[in-house]
Amino acid sequence: MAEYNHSSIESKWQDYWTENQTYRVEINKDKPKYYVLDMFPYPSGAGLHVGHPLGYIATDIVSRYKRLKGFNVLHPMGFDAFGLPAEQYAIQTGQHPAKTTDENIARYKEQLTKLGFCFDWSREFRTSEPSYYKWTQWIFKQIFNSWYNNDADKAEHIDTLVEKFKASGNAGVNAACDDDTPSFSADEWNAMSDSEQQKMLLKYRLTFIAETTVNWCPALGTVLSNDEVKDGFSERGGHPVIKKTMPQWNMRITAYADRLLTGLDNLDWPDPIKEMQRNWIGKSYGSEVAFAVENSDKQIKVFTTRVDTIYGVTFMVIAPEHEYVPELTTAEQKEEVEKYVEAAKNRSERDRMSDVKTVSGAFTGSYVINPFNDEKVPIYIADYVLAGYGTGAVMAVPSGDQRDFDFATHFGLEKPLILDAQKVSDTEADATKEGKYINSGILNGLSYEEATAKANQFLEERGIGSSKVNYKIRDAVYGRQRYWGEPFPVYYKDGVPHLLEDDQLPLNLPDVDKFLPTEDGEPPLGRAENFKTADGDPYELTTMPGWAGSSWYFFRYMDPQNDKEFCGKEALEYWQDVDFYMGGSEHATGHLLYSRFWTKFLYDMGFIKVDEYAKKLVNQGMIQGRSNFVYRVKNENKYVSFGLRNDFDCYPVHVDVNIVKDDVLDIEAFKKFRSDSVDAEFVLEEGKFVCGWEVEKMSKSKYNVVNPDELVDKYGADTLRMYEMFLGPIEASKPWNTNGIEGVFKFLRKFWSLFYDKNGNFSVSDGEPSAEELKVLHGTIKKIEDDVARLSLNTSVSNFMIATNELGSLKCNKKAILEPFVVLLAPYAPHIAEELWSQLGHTDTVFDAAFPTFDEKYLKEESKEYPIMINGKMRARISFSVDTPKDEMEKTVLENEAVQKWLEGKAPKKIIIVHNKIVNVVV
RNA sequence: GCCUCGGUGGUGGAAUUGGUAGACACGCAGGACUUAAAAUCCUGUGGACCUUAAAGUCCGUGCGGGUUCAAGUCCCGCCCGAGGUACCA
Repeated sequence: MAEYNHSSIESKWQDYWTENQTYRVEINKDKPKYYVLDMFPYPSGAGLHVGHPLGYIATDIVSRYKRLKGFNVLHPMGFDAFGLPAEQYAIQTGQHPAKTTDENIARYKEQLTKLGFCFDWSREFRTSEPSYYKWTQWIFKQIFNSWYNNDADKAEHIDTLVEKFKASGNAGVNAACDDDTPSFSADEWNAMSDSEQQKMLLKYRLTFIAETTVNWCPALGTVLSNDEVKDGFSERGGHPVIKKTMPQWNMRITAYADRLLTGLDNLDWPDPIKEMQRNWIGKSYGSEVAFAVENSDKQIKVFTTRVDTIYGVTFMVIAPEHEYVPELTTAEQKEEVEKYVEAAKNRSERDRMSDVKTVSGAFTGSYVINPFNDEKVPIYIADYVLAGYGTGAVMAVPSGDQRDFDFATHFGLEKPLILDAQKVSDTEADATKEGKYINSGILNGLSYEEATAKANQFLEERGIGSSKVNYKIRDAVYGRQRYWGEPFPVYYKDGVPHLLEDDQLPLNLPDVDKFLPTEDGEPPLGRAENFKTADGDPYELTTMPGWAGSSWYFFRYMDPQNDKEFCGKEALEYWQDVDFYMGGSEHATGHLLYSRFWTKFLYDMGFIKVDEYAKKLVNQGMIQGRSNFVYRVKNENKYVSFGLRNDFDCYPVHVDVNIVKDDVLDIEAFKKFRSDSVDAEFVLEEGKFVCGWEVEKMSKSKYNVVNPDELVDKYGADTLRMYEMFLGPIEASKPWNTNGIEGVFKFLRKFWSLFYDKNGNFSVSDGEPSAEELKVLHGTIKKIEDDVARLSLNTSVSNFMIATNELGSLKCNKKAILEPFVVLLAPYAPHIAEELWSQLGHTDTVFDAAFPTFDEKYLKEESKEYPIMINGKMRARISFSVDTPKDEMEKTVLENEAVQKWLEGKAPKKIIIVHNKIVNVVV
């Protein structure tokens, strides 16, 4: 086998790995563990395109490298199999989503195998299998049976809360709970009926049913979480979304807001991701102030970050959904207010967003009293105030806030200044904190810090407010009106939710005749026959959201077949957490936040040992498509090359990128691609037909999809793997371009030919390597180690190329050099490495070898050439032996002819010698 | 608007703590081998000058300033692009 034949080598070793279970991993306490995880894919119908494997290639290299370095590496793969696309497809075709999902998974696995990844497939699972979702349901049960104790700052079993209620009611309980929770004594608690107690506990449980304003997507017939909505449209399918109030299962993620925020500080995650999570959690410091309603015993609480501006308040705005709206509305204003509330309700999110410029609102007719100066303040409703944030009410300070300013202008309200440094124009408010307060009663003459402190003190003394911390993050809506998800382990008795017993799990997803809602608007599970407990109590009909199964899957890989626990103690003890997690940044405020939440919960309840599950996270960039265009002359069967397109009246047409090479069109292939162009005329430039190009999303309709299978057939998986790494930094998004792949292919052939003589015979000598050869080897080991540590896998490909060229010109065929090189290359190009390893006479796999160790002594230089800079410009080069003392170096530099020429007789001010690098003479 | 990241040859990209900018690869040009092609190998390739040649000079990392012996890298002010987020009080 003289020629590098990638297809036979690759299929041979892929079969070998499968047969010998080379990548199967077990707990081994003699070795340190290393857990490398990819975000598991949702298997879509389109299969993998060339962008998908990018992250898998990087983790594969890291896994193989760590294994060679002596780690026991866990590198699993599975499938996030519940979700909307399969269900939408099922609705259209009537095919069961389980079937489509199975087919898609089979195709994914085939493609992944062809790329030679070292996944331990024995640990594979799908979130849609009952043996997996049994434990998703079990975790749900634990969350249901818990409350958040703010004093202990952790979740606790609900029984501990019941004990407190029995003993002393909820007065001394500092818990995360619903805002409308009433206070009750022990006697009142004990007097409640069972169902009343259960309803009260729902206000405390970490998962609970509550009347919730949700994102409702009519086209999909389901609610969506905030992170599933983009710009007022559903992320899946792009359908419009409106706000709707309905009873919903929720997860009390808000209880964990502060820990999710502070936990970020100790994570080795990309800064943009941490920043996105911080913004999403949105902690802000401010004050809560209660304003008494005039002629009423009601109070309206507002949250403000600028309590110092309270004397500038000229009106109050509450959300149209605010619970006091009906009673605050006076008879004269009733019609206007009701009209406004109705209009606000029916506005889609999209309308609301595109319409932020228009000021709208309605006066309720009522007033509150500003507690600082006892002035009457009119109450308005307006949809720029959100019911879900803060208290759903704001105190408006028009001189200091642009929205309040615009509102005041529209309704002709006063805009008093509150700071002497404030510069308010006819159209612009000024939110400055500079200067001293004016028109501000007790705050006059103070600075911002002083005024804020004094205002808070004033509030606390009178018991009408205090400083307060607020979060933007909302509780996560957990129910979906869909079929293809985990059923809740919940049934209802007298309208109160109850849990199934552990031995009744899993509650299997029942069959239905159609995957659509029932005629009376129930979710699809309402169609299932006899979907009830043995006692005839109905089960919950909604299913869990897409993120349920993905919020804990990283623990399941540690012990995937366990049917007694979600993960065994020994496995948790050994594998602990993920050492290296790779995936897309689009999950920043979805999966990556929810899974941290569940991890913290499981930690609180003592099920796991870690309260963060992934120490290090890396985001691979997106591979975009690079579309090619030909230019067709209007009303003629004539195409014009790119450079001449402006000489004609023509328009661009997408052309399949697979028939274009280096932007030059294969005209014969094009005639086949567009059958109407067989007789077309082609206007060439310099004998070639050049195509235009643009970066777009990779999609079939744009003819820019590059399928990895074809590239694997042509160049082999090893070439494709290395080329994808060579393309650029792993974190960078970039358009796919197949142009440079030949360079990598050429490199692998050159590497291969180092092992063969002119006649094509395998020829590796036992000779002693020369100093030069050793230097190449050890220099490369050093660079590769460094590249992997920095995850700079693109430069490591370059470093392999350089080393191979150097060994080629040294005509090196020494086993002592080439054998370690095979091991070095193995993580990147595993198939060729295995083949050469076996040809070198080994009977084991190359991944049982040890990574070569780098020895400094081979890199030691006798002398080193220093660039001599004069005032920062390179003027000469002088070689010094490495142990030359500095004063001697200075002397030699000054005596140097070239240096003297540049000094022009002037004496240097000083000479800077940077060790092993550079000499700069300052004149 | 706000937050984050980025802007380097014809192209993808190197340059790890401020220390010879453009590694490596693609493309292009020229050459060797060949009847020819493929494959392979060699040479050149940021720009402008200068020279018969050897060599040498100046400019150059989005723009304008600054710090420094020395800036792609640090600081200030802009411009452009990508991603996130948005009546969040």
